[in-house]
Amino acid sequence: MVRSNFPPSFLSQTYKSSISKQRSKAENKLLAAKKHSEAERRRRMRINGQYDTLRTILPNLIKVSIIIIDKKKKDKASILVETIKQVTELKKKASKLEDSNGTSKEVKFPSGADRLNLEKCNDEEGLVKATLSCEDRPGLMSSIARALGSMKAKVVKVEMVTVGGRTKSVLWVQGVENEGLRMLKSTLKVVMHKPSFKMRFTQ
Amino acid sequence: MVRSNFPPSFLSQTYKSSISKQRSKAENKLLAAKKHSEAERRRRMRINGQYDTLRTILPNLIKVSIIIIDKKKKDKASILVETIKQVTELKKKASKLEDSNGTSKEVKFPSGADRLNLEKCNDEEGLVKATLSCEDRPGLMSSIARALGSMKAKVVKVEMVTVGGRTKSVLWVQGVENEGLRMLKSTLKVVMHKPSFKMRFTQ
DNA sequence: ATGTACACGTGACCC
DNA sequence: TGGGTCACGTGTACA
Repeated sequence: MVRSNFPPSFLSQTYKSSISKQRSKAENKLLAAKKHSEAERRRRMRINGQYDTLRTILPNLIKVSIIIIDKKKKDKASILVETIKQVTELKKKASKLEDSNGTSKEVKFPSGADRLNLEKCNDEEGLVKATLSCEDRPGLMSSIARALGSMKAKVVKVEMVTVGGRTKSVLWVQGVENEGLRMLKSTLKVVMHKPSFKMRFTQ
Repeated sequence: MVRSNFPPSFLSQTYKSSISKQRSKAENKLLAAKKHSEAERRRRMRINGQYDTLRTILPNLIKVSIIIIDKKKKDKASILVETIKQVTELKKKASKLEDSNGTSKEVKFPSGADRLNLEKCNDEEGLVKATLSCEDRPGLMSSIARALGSMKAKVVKVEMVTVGGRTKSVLWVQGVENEGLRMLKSTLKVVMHKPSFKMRFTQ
């Protein structure tokens, strides 16, 4: 360093700092610039990485020729517009499917063990969803229907699936209150296990 | 133009072109640069426009403060990652819903007019899908069940929805052949329109 | 002061 | 050759 040749006392503090500032200004600037450009480069890489995954996720963004698999990367803007299209499409599709089948997506398959479950639907007052899995038999559905008809309950919706000799039924019942709920449950329980010829209700 | 002062023949074609090249080089460069930068600017705007629509489409990308609706635009990279997440999520959701509800997505609402339609399911042999819309009444479900029970038909799956005093039922019936199909149809037709107390089958 | 994010113009590359 | 896209470094603003 050239400056060290001068006696320290010769230079005022302010002058020294001024010199040091002067001296470091150039290299500081350069260093800062380097840091800056590197940071920017990292940012760019981050973004471009996302573009790449987006490319892989979305269909028909990677053009595949017949012979050569040439991953002709598409335009960034095109990627975005394609993405937007896909998102809106999927959203529409999902919501459509979701409300077209209502709660029906939960209706899976009959349980191996006999089950009976009642639960209130929180989205509508006085609506109860009854799920029951049991052995299938001729007239089961009829029995259930008659049992429900004997009560003031009104069946609004029902889904039932039979597979491998067992059935799972899901009934949405309207107009059952606290006492009626217990009654409904016991009634269904009886229906589930008694042979149909024992059920003789009049409607 | 200065060049027009010289007699045309005085300047060789190559020299002329050289001069013109020389002269236009500076301004040509500038003009080209301007064009270039403008084009680049347009490109940037296009991309950013897509980012904006992406922002509006995706939820929770526009932060809303309690008092002020400050549309703090999120980081580009974050937009992309959020988009990617959404896309994958929606895709999973859509496909899951799609194969979970099988044919159930077709079950809409009861028709205003009474309808009865039978059709064979092409995906499984001997499986018939019966769709009927009619006035709702107590015991309708029971009647249908008994009517089907009186035949050799086996109900594999049923979906029913009641709204506004009308019901639509879709029954998947197994084990009905050509003759049985007509019988099934007429039976259901009867069930649809006759009051329940007229149906007195034994199972 | 330090980092982070964006827009800009420019050189390079490819149809 | 020009029109399009990209990566890069830089200037600038905001926290």
